[in-house]
Amino acid sequence: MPELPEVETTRRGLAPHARRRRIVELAVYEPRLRWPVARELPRKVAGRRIERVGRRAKYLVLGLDDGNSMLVHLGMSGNLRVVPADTARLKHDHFDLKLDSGKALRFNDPRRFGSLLYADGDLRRHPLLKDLAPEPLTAAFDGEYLWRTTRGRRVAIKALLMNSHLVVGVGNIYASEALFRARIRPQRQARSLSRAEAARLARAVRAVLRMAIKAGGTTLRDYRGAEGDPGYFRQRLYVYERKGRPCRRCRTPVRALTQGQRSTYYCPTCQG
DNA sequence: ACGCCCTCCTGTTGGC
DNA sequence: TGCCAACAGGAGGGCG
Repeated sequence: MPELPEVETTRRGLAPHARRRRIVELAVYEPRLRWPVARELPRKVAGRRIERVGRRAKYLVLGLDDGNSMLVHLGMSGNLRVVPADTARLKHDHFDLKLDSGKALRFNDPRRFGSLLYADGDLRRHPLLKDLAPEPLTAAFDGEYLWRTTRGRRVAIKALLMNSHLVVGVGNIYASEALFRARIRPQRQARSLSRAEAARLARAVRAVLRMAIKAGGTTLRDYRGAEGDPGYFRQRLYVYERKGRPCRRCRTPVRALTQGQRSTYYCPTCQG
C-alpha cells in the first residue's frame, strides 16, 4: 500500500502532534507483525521524548531524546493515526503510542505486514536500513545515477524501480506511473535504457512522487493519513488500475501485464 | 551478484 | 445466496 508519498504524508500529519511530546506508554496489543514487536520495547521507550519525526525510504522514524529511534513500517495495509487516547479500539488496532498530550499514535494494519522496530544509536547501521539506496527526492538520485546503476542489469526496468537497492520509496503504483511519464515500456531490460531515457525516468520518478505528496498520497482502499483523511492522487493516475480504459493522453486502451507476481499497467502507444 | 519465486496475513471481489 | 479462487499498496529470504 503505502509508498513514499503515503508515508511522507503520514509523517507530515504526525509531526505536529508527536514532536517534543513525551511517551507516556507504548501499549502493544498484537506483537505478531512482519517482525515480532520486541517484548522489551515498551520499557525502553516509556518516558522518552520524541525529538524528530522523520522518514527513511518507507520507514517512519521517531527519533528519541536518548539518541535511539523507533521505526514504523506501514506494510501493505497499515495506518498510523492520531487519536484521543481513550478512543475505542477497532479490529486490527495493534499498538498505541500514548503521548503526554492525551493523544495516541494508533497503528491499524489488517494484513500485519507492517512493523514496529527499535534502533539503537546510528540508524545507518540498522540491518534493515543499512543497504538502502538513496532517497529519490535528494540530489543523489538523478539521471546519471540511474544510468550507472542500470548498466548490465537484465531485469525489467519496472522490477528494478521497485528494488530498494536501486531507489527507495517507489512501489507498484508509482513504478507504473513513472514509466508512463517517462514514455518507457515496463518490460524493457534495465540495461537497454539510453542515457536520455535514464534521465527522463529519474525526472519522472521525482515528479510523480512530488505530485503525489502534494495530493496527500494515493488511497486505493485502506490508506489514510495521520488525521484520517484519504489521499487524492488516485484521480490523477494515468495508467495504474486503468486496464482497458482509454489512455488519458492518447485514448489507446491501457494494458496490464504481470511482472514478478505484481500487476503492471502501461500505454502501448505512449510507451514506445 | 543476480534474477526469480515464495512467503507472511486478512479482506474484498468476481465467477460459477 | 454460498463457495472458492484470485488478487491487493511490501519486501525479506531462499534458491539456482
